[in-house]
Amino acid sequence: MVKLDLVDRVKSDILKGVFARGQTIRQQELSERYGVSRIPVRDTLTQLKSEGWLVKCGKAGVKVPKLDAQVAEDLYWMRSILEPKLLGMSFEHITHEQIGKAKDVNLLLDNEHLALIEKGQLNWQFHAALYAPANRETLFETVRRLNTQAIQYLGFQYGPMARRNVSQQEHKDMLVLIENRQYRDAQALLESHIVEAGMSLVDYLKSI
Amino acid sequence: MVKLDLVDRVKSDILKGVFARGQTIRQQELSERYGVSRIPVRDTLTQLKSEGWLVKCGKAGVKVPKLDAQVAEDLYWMRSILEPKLLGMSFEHITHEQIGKAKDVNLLLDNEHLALIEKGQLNWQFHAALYAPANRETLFETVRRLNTQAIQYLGFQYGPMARRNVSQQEHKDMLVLIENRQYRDAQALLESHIVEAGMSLVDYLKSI
DNA sequence: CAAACTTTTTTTGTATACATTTTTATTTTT
DNA sequence: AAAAATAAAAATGTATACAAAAAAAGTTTG
Repeated sequence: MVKLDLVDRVKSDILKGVFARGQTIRQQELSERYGVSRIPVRDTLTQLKSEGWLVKCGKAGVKVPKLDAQVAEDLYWMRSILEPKLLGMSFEHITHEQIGKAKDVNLLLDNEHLALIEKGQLNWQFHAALYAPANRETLFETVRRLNTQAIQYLGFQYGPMARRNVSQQEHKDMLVLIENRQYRDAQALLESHIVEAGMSLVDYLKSI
Repeated sequence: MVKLDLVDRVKSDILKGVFARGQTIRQQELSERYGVSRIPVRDTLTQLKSEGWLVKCGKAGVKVPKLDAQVAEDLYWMRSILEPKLLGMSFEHITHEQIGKAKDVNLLLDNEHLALIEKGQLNWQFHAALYAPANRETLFETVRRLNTQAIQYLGFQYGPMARRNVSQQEHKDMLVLIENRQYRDAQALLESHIVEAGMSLVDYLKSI
């Protein structure tokens, strides 16, 4: 078990519902809960705000944002444009070892006992393994940010929406296409992988 | 004169060359220069790192990143995709007053005596005024981040590249198209506005 | 009773001091 | 002399204490 930093612990607790969505969070509250002073708490809050896991709430204080169909729509639309492009840039450099790395990560996702936050992080690691060979710092960083923010919505996809098995299989199919150098097809699959996940998520959010 | 916060003061000093690109920056150095303790300095550094104005440098310390053609290429490519989309979402809501606001901001850009950081901020305010009516928090925030990061490269555009007048005129043309409800044309102009600024910037960076 | 003002309480922001980590310089060993 | 190990210095990370600002509660006034 790796030692989670404060940022990940707060994210994990948000996903667990320890902090209700819409609730405002006080520095002292986190300070006491995690047994640290307010200084590292403040650093953590700054980071979580910049990643969309918390939002400013008036002049003082932050709150946990409500999950929102429009936010999800924007996140998945941007992902559907940026990630196929990044994957395209990756093709010319990606090695068998790097593909193997993605395969390994995807296998870890079969584990039934993962916490939501771990599923989210593994899911991103899978995509990151495919994008890293492109060596495009800035595009990669933007994509990382979008994926990280989207983890907030994973509760639905692994819960009421049950997209998990579909997603896992699409990952495997994509790896086969990449190994066979069917690049166009891999890009198309990635795009539909994202578009469809986004559409069903948005539909679900609008329905509740 | 508005009171600049620490983040803006550091950005301004980076643009002025007070901190050379590639140089590592120490917390205490900033603490002494700006006359505050290391606590607010740390907050500032966290924010500047998340905005691409500073990058981590080993396990301890941050440095001012070198300006880089590939970073510029990524920033402008993403902008050229995301901003026309966002403008398109804005059309159905934008009012004459909001267009007037953009016009006012663009006029301020005529001032010859602006510091680089101010030009950068005004330039973003112009674009932001056009995008805000769309009311797409998440897409807007990503675009804001890209624009804010791109300000680092403005020194070239107002200096050796002298794209300023072109840019100003394109802004004015775009406002006319929007007022006349020639939405497709406005979108197309915005895209080429960004693509061409990006291309000349990238070419310049590759040439030096 | 509602609106505006004042006081109190809470919360955030910052300085100082200390602990921990990282880096650099020095010494030791082969 | 080069590499490894050790010691010193510097830098970052964090706790405590206090100052400033914001929110909440209470009071006054129309």
